[in-house]
Amino acid sequence: MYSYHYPHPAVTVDCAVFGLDEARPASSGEDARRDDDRHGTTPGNLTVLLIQRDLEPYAGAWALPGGFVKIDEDLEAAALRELGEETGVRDLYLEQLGAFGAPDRDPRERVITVAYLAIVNLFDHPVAAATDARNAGWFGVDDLPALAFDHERIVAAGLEQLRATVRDEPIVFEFLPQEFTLRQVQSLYEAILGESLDKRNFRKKLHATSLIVPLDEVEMDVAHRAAQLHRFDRERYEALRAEGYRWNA
Amino acid sequence: MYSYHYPHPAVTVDCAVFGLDEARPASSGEDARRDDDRHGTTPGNLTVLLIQRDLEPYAGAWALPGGFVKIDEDLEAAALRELGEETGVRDLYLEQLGAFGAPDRDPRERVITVAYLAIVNLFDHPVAAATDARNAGWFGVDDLPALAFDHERIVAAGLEQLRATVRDEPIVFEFLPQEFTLRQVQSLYEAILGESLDKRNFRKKLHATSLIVPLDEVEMDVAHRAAQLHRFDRERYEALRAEGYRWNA
DNA sequence: GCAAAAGTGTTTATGATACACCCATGC
DNA sequence: GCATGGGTGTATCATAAACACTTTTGC
Repeated sequence: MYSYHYPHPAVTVDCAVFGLDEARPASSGEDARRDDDRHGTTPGNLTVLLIQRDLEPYAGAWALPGGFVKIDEDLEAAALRELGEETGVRDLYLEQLGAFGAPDRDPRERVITVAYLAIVNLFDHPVAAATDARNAGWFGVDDLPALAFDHERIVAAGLEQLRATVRDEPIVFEFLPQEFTLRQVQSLYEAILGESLDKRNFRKKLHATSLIVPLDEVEMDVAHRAAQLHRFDRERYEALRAEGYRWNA
Repeated sequence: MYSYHYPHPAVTVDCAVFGLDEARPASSGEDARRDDDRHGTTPGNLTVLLIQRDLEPYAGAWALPGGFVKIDEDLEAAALRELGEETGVRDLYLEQLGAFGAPDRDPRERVITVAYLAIVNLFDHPVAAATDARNAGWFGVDDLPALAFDHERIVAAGLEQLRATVRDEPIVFEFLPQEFTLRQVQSLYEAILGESLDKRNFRKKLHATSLIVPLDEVEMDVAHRAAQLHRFDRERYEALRAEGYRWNA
């Protein structure tokens, strides 16, 4: 038992992990109705990683991965640890979202949680396997089940921060595999911002940054002209940002 | 005594309260050297509200106002309460900055703090009076003493968020009295952004928002032509933001 | 009358938007 | 040969930036 002169809240971390559910390049058919006036975009869907709780409270409900912070553990380390334990996801982009601490957000005791925004690419981390007994899975952000605690609010805050961050930092590339097509980048922006973008203008802006380098390869196994592959020039980006760089896409 | 099966950290709130130390309009002389090539700006100085600690650890050191969160108290309520108790400042703009929780940031025990960014105008809250025995005072952001704990990092994060927020929200008016001159608004932007702005372009943009209404009054007791007073049209702002408004000044 | 800050428009440059056709590939 | 998405440029519009003189007031 651990005793204190004053009551102490418990502190947890929770991770809103976003990924991109890429429409598989090969399967062109499936439910391809309203294709008439689409501006030529195959949208990927933005998804969130959830786990199914097997303990009370909210046993059986879906929730963000997370858990209690150890007493000598850094907050970010705790977030990474819990995420790894519960979903097997490691090596990802992480950014603090903020603290959520409404007095009644957990029925057991006062629990203050520090939420993190995380981004993975589903290519390096294909459909996360839960190393834990619980179920884990990806859900489209527009199609979430009811969530435990105040996790819906945390997801909403995560989405908002994602949208805000995407406007001045090229974090989108955290979603993508090392080699990607410009089409994928555009679909990703469209999925995050929730609006469709002009293909030519988008590519113009992308190229203007000089952060995207074309490779001598093209995508494969597509039923149409293959797209050029590109990679993100991380070194150049680091160099530019060191001297105060603004992205603004 | 309060006992738990697992160790619990303590949770505090800290407030980075920013104010504007207006160069008093009347006193034109005092140390007016390098006035030659100034673009015609009398800069106000951005300041932070600090209290002097009278208890260990860091007794005698300056620190951000803050303290422990009560077990059933909302985080924001705790921030407001501590701020009122320690500095007498109430009724202000408050926004969460984030959680700071390095394991060794407090020598006593594990303490995770939730930091808030706050803005006051020094006209309605003139040089905060500490209702507590401790000392409280305003310090220029470029001229801070050594701070207790990791409060320097919190101030830095606050400044950064202030700069970021000012770009899309007209929160600057939280710094100003109800009636102000355009000159004051510009000085404030200059103080926050740390760069000098073009007078004509700045006023053009201000007027374009239609959020500033001129009054039939001018400032008084100045040794030169008196400036028109204006007020911020809060109703119009609320109406505009309700339908998705972007400020971007 | 002079010092000190208030007030006021136009021109130029830059970035954002709108827009339509040909090309390569797989079937 | 046709369906599917890949790839490309220009003209227009809107916003940002640069820039200097006259006006009012107190002393």
